[in-house]
Amino acid sequence: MLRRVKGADLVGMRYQRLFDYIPCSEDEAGKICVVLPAEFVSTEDGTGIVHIAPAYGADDLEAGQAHGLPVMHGVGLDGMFRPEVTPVAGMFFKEADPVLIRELKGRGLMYRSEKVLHNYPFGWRTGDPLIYYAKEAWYIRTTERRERLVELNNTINWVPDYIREGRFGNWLENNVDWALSRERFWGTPLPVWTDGEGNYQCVGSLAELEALCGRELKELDLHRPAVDEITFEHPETGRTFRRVPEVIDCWFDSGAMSYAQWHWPFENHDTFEKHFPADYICEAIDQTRGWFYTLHAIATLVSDSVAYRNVICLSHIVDKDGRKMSKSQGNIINPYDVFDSTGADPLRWYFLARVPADGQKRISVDIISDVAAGFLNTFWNTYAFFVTYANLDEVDLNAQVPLEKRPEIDRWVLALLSETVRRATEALDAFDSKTAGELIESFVDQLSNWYVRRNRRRFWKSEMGQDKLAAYLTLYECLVTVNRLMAPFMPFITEAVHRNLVTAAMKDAPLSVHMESWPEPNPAYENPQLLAETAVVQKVVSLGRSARSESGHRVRQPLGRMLVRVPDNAAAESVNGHLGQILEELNVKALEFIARDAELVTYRIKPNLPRIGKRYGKLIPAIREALVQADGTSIATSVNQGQPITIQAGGQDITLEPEDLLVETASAQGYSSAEEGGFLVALDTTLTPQLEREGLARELVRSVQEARKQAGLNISDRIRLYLGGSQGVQETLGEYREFIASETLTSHWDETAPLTGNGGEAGPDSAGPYSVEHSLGEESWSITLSRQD
RNA sequence: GGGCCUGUAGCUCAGUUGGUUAGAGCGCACCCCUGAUAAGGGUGAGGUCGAACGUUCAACUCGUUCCAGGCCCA
Repeated sequence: MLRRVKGADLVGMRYQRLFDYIPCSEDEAGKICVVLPAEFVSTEDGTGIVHIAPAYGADDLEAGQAHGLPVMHGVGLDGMFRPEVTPVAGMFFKEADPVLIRELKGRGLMYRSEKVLHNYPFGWRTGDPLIYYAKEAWYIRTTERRERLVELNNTINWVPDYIREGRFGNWLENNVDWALSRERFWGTPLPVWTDGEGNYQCVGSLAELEALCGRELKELDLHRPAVDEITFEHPETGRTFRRVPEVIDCWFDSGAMSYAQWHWPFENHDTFEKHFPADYICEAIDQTRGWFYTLHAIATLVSDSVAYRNVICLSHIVDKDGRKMSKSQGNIINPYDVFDSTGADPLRWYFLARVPADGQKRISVDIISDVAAGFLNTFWNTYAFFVTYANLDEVDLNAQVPLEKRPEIDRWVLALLSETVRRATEALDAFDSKTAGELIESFVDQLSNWYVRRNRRRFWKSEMGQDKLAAYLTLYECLVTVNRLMAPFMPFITEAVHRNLVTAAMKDAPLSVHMESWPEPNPAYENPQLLAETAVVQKVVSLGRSARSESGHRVRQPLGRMLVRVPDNAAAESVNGHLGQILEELNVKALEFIARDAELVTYRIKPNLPRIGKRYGKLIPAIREALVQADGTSIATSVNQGQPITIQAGGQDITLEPEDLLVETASAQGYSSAEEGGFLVALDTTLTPQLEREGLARELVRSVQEARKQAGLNISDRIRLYLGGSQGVQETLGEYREFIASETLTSHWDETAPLTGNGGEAGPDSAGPYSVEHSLGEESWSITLSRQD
């Protein structure tokens, strides 16, 4: 080592040419073998000095062009060294390294040789190492319209929107001229003819070419090789023009789709005007440099217009571990396996409604099956419920029941339906199918688990009154409408439902759900207040279930009373207005509100941070602490009365308005209770003899129903029943005989047990009575029943 | 190497301008219901929000760096 220098000090220095097999002019010789600065060379590996070859790499070429370096070729287009490079003549370029290293060592020019791991391009099909080779090519000078490309892009609605400014916007701002030509056999021939002397003629149409060559070409296949046979002589110079050998980048064909699909500008002008620009295009993220770009570039250049107004940009499907799927990895999911096992509809629903469009989609058969087992199954069962009973009742679905004549729960579900239609349509208008899907799933859940579950008895009733008809019409409208909402997501199942529910039942109905118009919200149905009230009811019921679960009392056992605390007066009114529903859901006799200052409630006071956070800044921790220490009950009382409070924090008095505070209740002691979001529900679990008898009555009904099922009876069969047992059972029977009889379709009571009971032997075809014994706690009873024809 | 995106419960995903105890479905455990029954429902457990540092009274949220995965370039 002679001395250390900075790289910058080397810039401009000349060095001796290592190999001089390729001749160069005197002018060129004066420019080569000089140290140049460049940004693309890193000091991470090696010396920080690299030898560049402008003929073999874009960075090298760019640096070379910036400093006037010549493009000199030592390697031929076949990838082999040229004959003049004698030590490696005819050798594949990638195999020449050892020979060249040996050569340099032999001449004493090699300081050190070592291996460095780095990325290198390989052909994706054959795996052969590639070489970047500077060549002449045809370009479209897109850079001349770069600003217009950016401007027009800013008018496109991108979903997700960050692609417009980000990935796609960056790509346009860094636009380089479009390398148009390809040296292949297949492809659209580049329509340029040349005389080989630097004169070129671009031919714009078949007619133009016919005129030039004086031949009829309509029957000719205008691809290679036939098109290359077409030559013409220049009218003035008399030179023969032949087509250049290149074809056009096939991506140009893709981008020309807007025009080529209508054979514009040669015909179909009206059709083209009608369809251009496109409303919508959907492709994956990799197409920002592909189809999204080629369409945009050509439309900008040809029409000074966007090619599409809206674009949804998806991400790719990956495997369950988030890895790219590839055949060699074996982590591929065959879509046909999903079609065969789970179905195409759940697959579609998963992609449209369960994962965000711009997120990578992890997919496995189990994940798709979840759609079928969950949401779709709920929908199908609700549909099946309707079909089962509607067929039994032969309902006239063309009948009418005015909205105001329908019970509140019907108006509730129709309000929810209308809101769902409105919000799902808004989401889809914004190209957000996931939100639309979530709204639909939520509606189907409410329809099944609240509307149908709470209304089952209306469908069982034997007489077809207005109430029963209203139930049918309401459920029918919900199913038919939500089915239409679901149709674009799940075209097959919705079609089956539609044909059965609509095409078969309604005259003049469209044959297919896909021929229906899109549902519209019905302003007459909208009822935000009823929706809010029902949400409160569901909240209280949910907390009540939690409390009952904690209490250990089964739902069949009625309880005397429940205690409810609500956060505000509106919630109290909602509860009061729907007492029957709440009591029935929870099987409780009475509901009482807990007074706000009742002893069984303790309060926790917290600052309402979004309101006071910015106002008090660093005092917040002190305020928080002061509120913990303060008397919660008195603060709660002040808040309830709308009075401000004053506390000491950080050495000063701080006055807080009721809205600045959050009052939370702690659990009530001595009750089975649950609380959340200002609601508290407690159950009084004291059982009176009356409540116990009623619970037992329900237990008896249940055991008879079970016996009916075991005996193989149909749900509509009338029975002859003997029921007898212990003291409590007899007392209960005295009080609840009519109730039990009507619930179990008993048309004849046997006062004594028949002698012909045959235990569990009875089946659907058995004529004999069916007997069974039951016990619960201290009580026991026996049942014998038979079909009463 | 550069640009863009993603990372929240076992799994798939929500989580508004930073704000109070981070939610849902599935799965799991336990239970209920039995006239939607080869169904239906409830309750519960489960998370140091990829990691570290920083800004702030306060960070899943903002900033920087790093890690992992994806796409496009080089």
